[in-house]
Amino acid sequence: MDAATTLKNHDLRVTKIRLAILEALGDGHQAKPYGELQSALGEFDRTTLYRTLLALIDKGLIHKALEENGESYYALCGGCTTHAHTHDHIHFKCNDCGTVECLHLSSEIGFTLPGVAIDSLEITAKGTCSACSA
Amino acid sequence: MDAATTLKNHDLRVTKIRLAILEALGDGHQAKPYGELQSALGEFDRTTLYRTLLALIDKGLIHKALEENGESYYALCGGCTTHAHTHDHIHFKCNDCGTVECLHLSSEIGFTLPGVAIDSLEITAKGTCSACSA
DNA sequence: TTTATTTCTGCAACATTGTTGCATAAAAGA
DNA sequence: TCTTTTATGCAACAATGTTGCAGAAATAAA
Repeated sequence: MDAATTLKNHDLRVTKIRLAILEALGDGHQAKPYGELQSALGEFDRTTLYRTLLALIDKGLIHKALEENGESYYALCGGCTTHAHTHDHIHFKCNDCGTVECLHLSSEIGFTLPGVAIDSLEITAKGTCSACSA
Repeated sequence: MDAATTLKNHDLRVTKIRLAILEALGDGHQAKPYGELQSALGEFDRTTLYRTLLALIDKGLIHKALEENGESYYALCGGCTTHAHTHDHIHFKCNDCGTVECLHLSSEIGFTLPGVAIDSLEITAKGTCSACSA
């Protein structure tokens, strides 16, 4: 499915910056920091970029993968809808090359905490990716 | 052990703002956002606050618990040293009252990811705390 | 207690991320 | 093509976080 159709399916108009963001986020399992997106999308206004990212998050097309050093990382969603983000993956950041990937877990992570009700879980692992350890 | 002694043990001079930060972070299992610290420590310069937080992190007295909406949360460390932060707890944020707590896990969380070497793990759970669900 | 040294603090200036209001431009439907 | 709705760009703003530098405070030594 092409990007334009994806946008329409998620109740979003097809515009230049939206197509450009989807293209910049690439094949989907890698999260890009805001700064990198801004560089890649230099022709667009910064404000528009922010608002577009919010719109794409709102409609379930992308998600904020992590926040680090005051910078947010964004990545494409898998099967999220307009109404609910459901992520069964964790985020892995390589300390060497800095890439952030969305990785699926083979087994579920489940644990309980005394007295609290857990709604959502965010897990960020850091280490060395396969490319950098080779 | 009082705060002044704690500072000395961690190779830090005893100053007003350092004592004030340690006091503001209270009993240690709760993380405070930067904004709250700034309000509580209004008599001190913002720059000094930032630099002091960095110094306390560097010497293993406090840690950055999480980063959310461009704001960092800080909490006292348990048994960290000048040279290594070792945290075996997760961070829990209550969606109702907004408090962030450092909670210890009864059982270890362990999993592997294909091809990558994991060095550290950050887990943030969100939900409803015991006080808010009562 | 006084002095000397080292470190910390406060101020000014700055960079970056992120937000809001408003007029104009572009997209979608008729 | 025309109309309506939504998106974009601009200006202005707020907040977090950083850096350089001079003066102040904390520690160590005399």
